[in-house]
Amino acid sequence: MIQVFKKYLTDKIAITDEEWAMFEQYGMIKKLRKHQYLLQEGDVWRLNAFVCKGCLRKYHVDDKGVEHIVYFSIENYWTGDRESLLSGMPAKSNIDAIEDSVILLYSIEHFELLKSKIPAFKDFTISLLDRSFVASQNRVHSFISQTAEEKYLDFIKTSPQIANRIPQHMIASYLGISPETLSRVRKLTIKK
Amino acid sequence: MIQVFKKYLTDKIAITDEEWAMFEQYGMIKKLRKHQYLLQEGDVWRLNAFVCKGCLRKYHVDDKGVEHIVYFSIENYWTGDRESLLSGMPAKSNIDAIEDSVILLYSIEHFELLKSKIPAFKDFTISLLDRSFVASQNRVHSFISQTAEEKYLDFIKTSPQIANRIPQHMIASYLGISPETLSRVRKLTIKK
DNA sequence: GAAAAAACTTGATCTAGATCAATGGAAATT
DNA sequence: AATTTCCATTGATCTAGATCAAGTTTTTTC
Repeated sequence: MIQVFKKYLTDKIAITDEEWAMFEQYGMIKKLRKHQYLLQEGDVWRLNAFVCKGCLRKYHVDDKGVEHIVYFSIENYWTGDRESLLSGMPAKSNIDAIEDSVILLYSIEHFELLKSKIPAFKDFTISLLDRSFVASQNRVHSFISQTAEEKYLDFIKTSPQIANRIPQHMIASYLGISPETLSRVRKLTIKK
Repeated sequence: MIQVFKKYLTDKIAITDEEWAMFEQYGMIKKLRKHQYLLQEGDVWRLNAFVCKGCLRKYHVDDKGVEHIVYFSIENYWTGDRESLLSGMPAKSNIDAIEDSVILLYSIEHFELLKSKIPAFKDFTISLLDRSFVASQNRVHSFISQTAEEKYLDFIKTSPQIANRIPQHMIASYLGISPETLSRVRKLTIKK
């Protein structure tokens, strides 16, 4: 299963056999059953997690007990709680598996070691962060300026591989609209 | 005016005199009058901009001609259009001065040079990006889960130094609510 | 493969916040 | 100092989307 990560990595940067050996040595494979938690609110997150197989969601629970999904991750995506990682404080979010999944984990210490020993990998993580930041800003912009319908159409257009495998009410939660509204939006847009 | 940047930098990382000389050599000071653009939609952004003095806003204009503010920057903040910088494509956003301002500019080439010659500075920019990403994610979360009132109270609590110097209708735009709603929200919350 | 649990749809009603419109006050601009 | 432009407030009305409530279909589980 770590082969998924090897392919991902070698598609992006040139890696020697010795360097790959380090990734193999430090990586920990974790299997998650559907509904199982990778991270629970209140725990401190100290890892970097690469999804080899499956699908996970990251969500917050508000005062009224409502879940708000902030991120989905499928094969070749990273997940985790950066805020907890950086601050060392307990996470305010939960991450659980939507499907049976296989995750590759690196402790923060091993991950730092890999970055320091392999400059190309360090640069890669920076460019990943750069693109994540731009994506997050675009998402903010979509919330400021788009209607429910626009947000939905945008989502299925830009993330069809995610949209096609998760339950509809989770898409609604991710878009910040009610499941009923999403159902009605879809009925209208299919006809168009 | 570049002294503002020197203080900012030396508060954060240790810098030799020779290193500081490079920052002085490559930095370009630009003065902006109120309402003057730093970046206009359609231009390619190829800089990093540090605000020495004043206040700027970054905003998008939608199909209906409505402005949506996505970011404010005051003294000791950075600004720019990362999406255009990374992609090389024309910017979809505008940045202009809300007050007469003084900006310190580094071309992308000089900025890369500084990062490669001064590892501590490179690490600093990574940590800055890390924190910007977390802030952006928290803003997404606030749009998914908060009411107009909650967003406003949060904003004046976490960014009082910004909230106190910009016109109210710009706060409304930043929060994704109408100026009238913000006026009403304030009337209610002051009484409480 | 039957029963139970989730997930989706549809209708009726409600509401937070938008939009429209008018007024008064504060800042720029001359 | 006068005039114009911009800003904030307030009231009246409207609407996108939420909430509540069934009913139906799909998926899990035993």
